[in-house]
Amino acid sequence: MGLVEKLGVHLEDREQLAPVAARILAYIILTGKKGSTFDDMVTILCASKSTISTHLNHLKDLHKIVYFTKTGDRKKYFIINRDMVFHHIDDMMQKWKEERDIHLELKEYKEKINSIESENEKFDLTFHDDYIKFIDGATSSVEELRNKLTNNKLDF
Amino acid sequence: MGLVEKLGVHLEDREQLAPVAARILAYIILTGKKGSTFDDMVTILCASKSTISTHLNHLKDLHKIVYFTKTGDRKKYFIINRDMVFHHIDDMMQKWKEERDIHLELKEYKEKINSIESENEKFDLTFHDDYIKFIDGATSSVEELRNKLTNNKLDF
DNA sequence: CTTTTTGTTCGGTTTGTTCCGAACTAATAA
DNA sequence: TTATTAGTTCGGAACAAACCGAACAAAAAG
Repeated sequence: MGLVEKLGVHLEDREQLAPVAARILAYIILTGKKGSTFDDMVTILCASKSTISTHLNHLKDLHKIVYFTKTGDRKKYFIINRDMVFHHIDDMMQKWKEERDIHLELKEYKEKINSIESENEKFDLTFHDDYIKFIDGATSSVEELRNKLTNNKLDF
Repeated sequence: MGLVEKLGVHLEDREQLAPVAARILAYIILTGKKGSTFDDMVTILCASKSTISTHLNHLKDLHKIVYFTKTGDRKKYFIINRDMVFHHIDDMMQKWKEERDIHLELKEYKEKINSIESENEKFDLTFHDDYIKFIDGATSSVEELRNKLTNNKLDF
């Protein structure tokens, strides 16, 4: 399926995954509710058992996928974690928070240097102010959206 | 300077740069208006001329840095591109747009499958709807901030 | 108890990235 | 003209990531 490859390439870049890991996730997404098994992926993705095993566990550790089981069936049926959107949003906000902290530290350092530097070589701090303002705005708007999505989710 | 290393590690992850490329950018950021020269970086970052040359050109291609010159001086003085914030925002919006397109394509595919699939194994499309709603909201709020920053910039 | 199913773990190969040194270029200086 | 400055380009070494196969484990089936 070409869509697995296309989505795979996208996920490889977006989620920073190894090629096969990205294809696994793509395949699981496109298989949906009925779930994908270990063997399905070995055959369909043409990868070794060890590769599938490793990446499947990795994706599980990252909370990207979960699995369900069937009584009297030893197979695991992998499906995407429905909270992935929220994890994605939370990761994004965490990164923004880290970036904000770095900018604050840089600004602090530059202010210290500025106090002993000649006038025309002083650091321009508006850069950091702009950036922090941008992050604050982006964070709050995304957080608002997160809440909105949480409420929608409770509805059904 | 420890801050170069700390910022370097951050940029390595954030901007997807090679270790030395990230340190170059960090050093240029922390040097500020007076600019950093090729030789400065070779000595201070303890890297070979070839490495510095390659990464410097790469960073220039990515529009992360620019340089100014001084009359009667062959050296180039590298400083960060003041439009970096805007490039960053634009890249972010571009990525969101791509993601949005992928979700639309997935939704289309799933709708086609749903029309021939048994009731209890139909794809749940709310996932994509939520995601698209999230991206639309995030995009518009970030775009708003971009405009606000543009106006601030014109003020000074 | 042996075989099959459903995986996991380990060692090694392949592939790709990052960096360096040496040789080169183009411009200025002596 | 020769030397120095300020870089670029190329080939390869060193390292890291991704993947595979073979051997192993644990549970169920025969």
